[in-house]
Amino acid sequence: MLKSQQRLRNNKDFVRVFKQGKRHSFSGVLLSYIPNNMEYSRIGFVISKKYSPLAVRRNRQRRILQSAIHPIYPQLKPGFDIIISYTNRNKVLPYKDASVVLTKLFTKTNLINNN
RNA sequence: AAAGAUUGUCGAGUGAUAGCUCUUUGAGUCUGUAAAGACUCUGGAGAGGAAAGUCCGGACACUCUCUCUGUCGAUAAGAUAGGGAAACGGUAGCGGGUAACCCCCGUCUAGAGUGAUCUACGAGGUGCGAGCAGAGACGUGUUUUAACCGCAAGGUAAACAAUUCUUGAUUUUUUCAAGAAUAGCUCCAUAGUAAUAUGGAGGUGAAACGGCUAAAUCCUUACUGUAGUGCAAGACCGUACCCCGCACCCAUUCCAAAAAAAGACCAUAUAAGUUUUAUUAAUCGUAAGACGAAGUUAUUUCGUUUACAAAGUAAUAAAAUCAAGAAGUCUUUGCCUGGAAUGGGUGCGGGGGGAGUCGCAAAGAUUUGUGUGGCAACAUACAAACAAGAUAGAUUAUCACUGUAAACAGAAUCCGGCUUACUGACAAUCUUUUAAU
RNA sequence: GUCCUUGUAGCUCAGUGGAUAGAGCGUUUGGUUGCGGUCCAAAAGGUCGUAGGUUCGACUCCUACCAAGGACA
Repeated sequence: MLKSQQRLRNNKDFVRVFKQGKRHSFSGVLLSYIPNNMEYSRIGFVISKKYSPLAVRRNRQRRILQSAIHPIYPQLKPGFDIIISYTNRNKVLPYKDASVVLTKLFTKTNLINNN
């Protein structure tokens, strides 16, 4: 779990990222991002009710993604608003696959520091 | 010991690594005159029995019909407290519990089971396809078929005028007649708060004293609740930024020669804004192709292009609503510089904006234990216990072990119920059967 | 989160406890025409969302569940 400063916490920001941001997807994980004028990056998670109507499964999937992003976060370039959404219906994405998918996505979009 | 019945409890644990929210016991650093705030380390706490469905009931908050009475007020406007009515509901064998209930407890009646126990129902009226005979038709006899099935013949058409025995009439059944008994009916006694049960008596017993049904669509009665909206209720505050109006100051340009101060009119107007209506526009989205790109090669994803309904959004127009105050005019005082436009700044007023704070988070119809009252639900006394509180939303992720680690499932203002989903285990009480003493 | 609405033929919808559950559009067949449309005539197509219950009798009343949709900042 990231700190509250490092999370997207406002509806306006979500709308801005979805409307104006760039998108990339990989095996059900959709990454949208847009630069912000801040010294750190902020990350939000969206898992829709179409994924599963049960709140427990949605919570668990979100927590897996959050914990997978935690070791990657220090390597990210600062100054971006990022939204990660998962829509694969009723398929649980385990921790190992999630970290692999996320690193792939970040390298593809050049959001990660190569150092 | 086996087979059951009912009720209750629990709803994984341990370790390692990495992390989140709240809190502030302690320590430190920074900002600040101070109050205080921010950060780091440490300590403490952190998801249910159904948190679910949102099906009932309450607390709490705001809004609200008519009428009467009391208090404050001036007799008014209004505020506040209480009673009643209308309308709209709720409950329904009987008795009790509760803040309240479609809830719970006890009990009556009927049925199932050897039994523990389980299941079901519950006031009155109205109503009961039609005709004929008949004292009487929902129901005894008979006809018919409005309705349904069927090609047709024909059949279906809820329940209830009861049951048993003996004798006689006829060869028997059916039917008829006579008699007896039971149920039913009325009254009385006993038990019970009551529903009701038990016992006794009485006449009646082919004439209603009977059946089903409609408060899970009608009417009445009894008891009872004002009603509506739901914490996105509601209260406070209002940052950045934006819009409108007014005053003052500065700059530039133009104009005038009489101005300034106080009060009134101007002003039941009007700006932004809000609400409603109309028009237009673009976006989102949808659909089917075409082209291009990506790619996990899937009936994939993305972009461009073509077409398009409603709602919403934006702009414009109209109507309604809504602040402060200038110029101008008049009156009084009484005598020298002032006014307009554009741009910028400062201040004041009106409005939009959710950055936020509270409601709301440790404490009340609470939970547990013991005593007392009660068959019980529950009440009461004493003692002890009780820090989840987020707001794009914390309460976790990964690995290992524990017999295989597994079910249903995630708090969102808070409580009492009901309903639905569900893994495995344990405990208590009771019943029946078998065996031993 | 709180509060509501709806579910009937392929689509859009009616339906007052007793009808073989209807209407329009669509589909199919036949007729008309040289052919097609229009028109005319007929037919098919329904577990009334699912499961229980009340009732002599349920699309309609009650309860539970399922699905779809809406309002509120």
